[in-house]
Amino acid sequence: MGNDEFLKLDNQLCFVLYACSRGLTRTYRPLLAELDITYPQYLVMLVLWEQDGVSVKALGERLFLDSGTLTPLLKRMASSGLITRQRSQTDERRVNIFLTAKGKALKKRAQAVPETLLCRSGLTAEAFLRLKTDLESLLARIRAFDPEKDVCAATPAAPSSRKRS
Amino acid sequence: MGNDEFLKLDNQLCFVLYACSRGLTRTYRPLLAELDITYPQYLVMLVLWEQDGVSVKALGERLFLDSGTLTPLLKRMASSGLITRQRSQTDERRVNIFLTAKGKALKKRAQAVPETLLCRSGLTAEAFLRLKTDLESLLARIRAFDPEKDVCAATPAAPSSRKRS
DNA sequence: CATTATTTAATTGTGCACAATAATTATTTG
DNA sequence: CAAATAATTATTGTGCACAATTAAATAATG
Repeated sequence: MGNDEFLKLDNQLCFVLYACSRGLTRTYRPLLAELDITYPQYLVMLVLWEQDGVSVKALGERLFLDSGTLTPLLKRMASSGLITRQRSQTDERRVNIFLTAKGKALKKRAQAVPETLLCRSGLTAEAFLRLKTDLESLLARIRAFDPEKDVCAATPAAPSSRKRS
Repeated sequence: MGNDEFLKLDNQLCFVLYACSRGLTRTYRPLLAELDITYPQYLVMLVLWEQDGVSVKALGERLFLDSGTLTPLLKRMASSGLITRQRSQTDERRVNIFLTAKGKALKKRAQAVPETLLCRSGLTAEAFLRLKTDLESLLARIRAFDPEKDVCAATPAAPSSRKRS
């Protein structure tokens, strides 16, 4: 087989995933613009609507984001009046995030967003669930990947040089 | 009303997609770092390895990216010696992108990347294909979405007690 | 108790994404 | 042809992502 097949754009799962993710975010954008939030900010609100007062750490673990992303994002959300950032009294390393009245009130206006998105995706309930389940299993696998136990190494013992190009 | 279910993070398809996309990019990162490229730069290389000399416009249509993203990205790739950017002689609006010798040579070193990724994803060939097909169909739908012909109630104009379907 | 190690956020720097606008060239039309 | 229109790339500004580092507070240890 022409090994080149593996290097063709249309054969890349990751590219479809990347394109889909950006495409869906673009579909959200006009809806979220009416709420004056971005998609990552919407994700933060989803977490807070479930559980108010979480720490930056917990938020990061839930959304797979680190403080380099969250700290400035949360500052923007604080300055737009949706949340407050409060240094914990019992552990001064922690910063807990609380919804303001405005942030709580936004939940009502967001109610229609998920259903509108589902409709625009054109997915049936079955297709939605199958895709979500398949992606969850993929996500679990790649997150569990351990370089120490790598069976897939093309080059032996890649010493994880964290240098950025 | 259990409408809250729709606003739970774990029920969001888009979030899994977003997390998967970032997770896969992270899986690519150490491999691509050895080639001194990022994931979006890798995508550009995939296109160029298939068809050298494409315009910025064509590249954007293929990758769903605009000049605001591509222009600086291509400049970085030019300055790292992988490509050249040449203003077209026949149409001076166009800028065509050509691989350098270094850029062409990189293809050989990239051969192992797709298979390593497939291995690390832990997907069988069947699961890979099914997921890719499902995502392609979703991508086609959301890209075809036309606000003019929107059937999905975005604005809560009428309470619309949805009795059927 | 003092020292060391760990945890948690914030900071810094690079590289995308993308909307909005501008600038240049090509095409169409009166 | 001249003027209007369209196509193509570049620029500007905002907002993520994320690696690497720093700083502060807490926990663990001798």
